[in-house]
Amino acid sequence: MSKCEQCIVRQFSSLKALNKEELLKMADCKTSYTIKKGEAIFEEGEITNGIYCVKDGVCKLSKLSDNGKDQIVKLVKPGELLGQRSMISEEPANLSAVALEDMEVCFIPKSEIMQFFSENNQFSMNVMRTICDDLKVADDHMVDMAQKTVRQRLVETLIYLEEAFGKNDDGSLHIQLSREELAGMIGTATESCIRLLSELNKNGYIALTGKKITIVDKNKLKRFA
Amino acid sequence: MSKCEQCIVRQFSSLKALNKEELLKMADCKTSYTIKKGEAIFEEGEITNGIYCVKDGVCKLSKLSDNGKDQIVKLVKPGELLGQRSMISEEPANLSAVALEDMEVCFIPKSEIMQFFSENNQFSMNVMRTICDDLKVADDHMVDMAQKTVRQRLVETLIYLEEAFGKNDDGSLHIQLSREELAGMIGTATESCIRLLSELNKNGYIALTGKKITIVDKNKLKRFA
DNA sequence: AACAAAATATGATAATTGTCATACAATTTT
DNA sequence: AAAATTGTATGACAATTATCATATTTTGTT
Repeated sequence: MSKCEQCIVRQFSSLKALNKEELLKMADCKTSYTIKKGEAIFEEGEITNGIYCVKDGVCKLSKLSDNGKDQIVKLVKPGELLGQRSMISEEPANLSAVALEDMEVCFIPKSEIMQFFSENNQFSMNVMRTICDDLKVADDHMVDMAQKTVRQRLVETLIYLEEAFGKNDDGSLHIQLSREELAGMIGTATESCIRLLSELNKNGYIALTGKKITIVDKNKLKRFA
Repeated sequence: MSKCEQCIVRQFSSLKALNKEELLKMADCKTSYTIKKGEAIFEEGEITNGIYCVKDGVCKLSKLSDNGKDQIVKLVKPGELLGQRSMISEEPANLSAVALEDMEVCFIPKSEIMQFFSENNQFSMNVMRTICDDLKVADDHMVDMAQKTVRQRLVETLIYLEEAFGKNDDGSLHIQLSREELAGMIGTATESCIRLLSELNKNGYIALTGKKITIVDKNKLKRFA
């Protein structure tokens, strides 16, 4: 069992407020999991009874809409926590968490977290602040969905993906999303997404090589949207 | 200066966790305001340095999008708090709060709230839970904006307005929204909103009398969407 | 390597939604 | 009360986006 004290990603999450003693306690009760690309960490409606800390790999948080399409609400990176919201609200998960790459995550049971809440005020404030940030992002995202065109959302999503997840050596987006998943982030039909990518490609703002997407000129792309 | 101890709406907010001593302290440092219909409590980008507790009246939280349209993110009722998110994130307000009716609100300075946070764990948990609920609603709302048609969103909004804010004696929606505001909730053009209302009216699902909207058959309306 | 399955791409078309113009009604101001 | 302003309604049209059909390419499997 690896030690939480030595875990690097801890520094990037709300967990950084925990002291040595608390980290030792956490190391004792946590469970580590390996999740293969495409597998779910939890599904919408499941009762999770704790939170997950992402140690490695990226996952999508998505919700199945009535029309049968899966809307991606958020991408979660190493260092971030999963499932805090439902744990605090004492509800089943509102979103499904599915790995976009092979992942390593640690599960920390609810009882443990609740104790940290009551004993470590800084930790509570950190978690609260994270959720507040999520809320702001969600509100903004909602406004974008309601007010922007699909093309604008696509362009902004591509730029976000490059800035948040970086580029490969060849300059292409490091994060691997299928066209269907990209459409699910933007909130559009897969065909519409593909069509708009083609258009951006023909206009020279991006380059498509197989499923790889490269942003050729970020500023032009921004202005074009 | 009125006493917080005797304020009814306190029971409906996170503030219900405060003890008598804390309520007395709060009564001392709070400021009461009367806000006329149409006036702003705070605007997007403003630094608020505290939170507002809505004692009476309803307001809209909205954000101006790049396309010049105002998207309504949430309606806030008596008992709810305003401005917690920006206070906790230590950021300027992300949304504007504008009164839809004459309102009474109380302002509680940040220093006071932060002290409650550090001394009253139940209060912290209450606030956290409220924000978590807001986050869930925001996520779901985002999915709706991305995946549902304008007609579906209009129908669901009308039903929400009836269920959340009730009906007048004549059966019409109690909450008064202009067509433009209703369009701003749904995320559509004002004309589209009006057109769809006309259609629902012609089909007999709703009745329009001046600016008043009456839901004639909620179940049929739901199914029609 | 050959095949099957899945993902990507594109065309044709329909449905949805937005925009602009204009009319009409309600409200406010003078 | 008349005029001006604002809000609501509707038509005509354009733009956007979805859907269905069908290639084409890529990926995975035998």
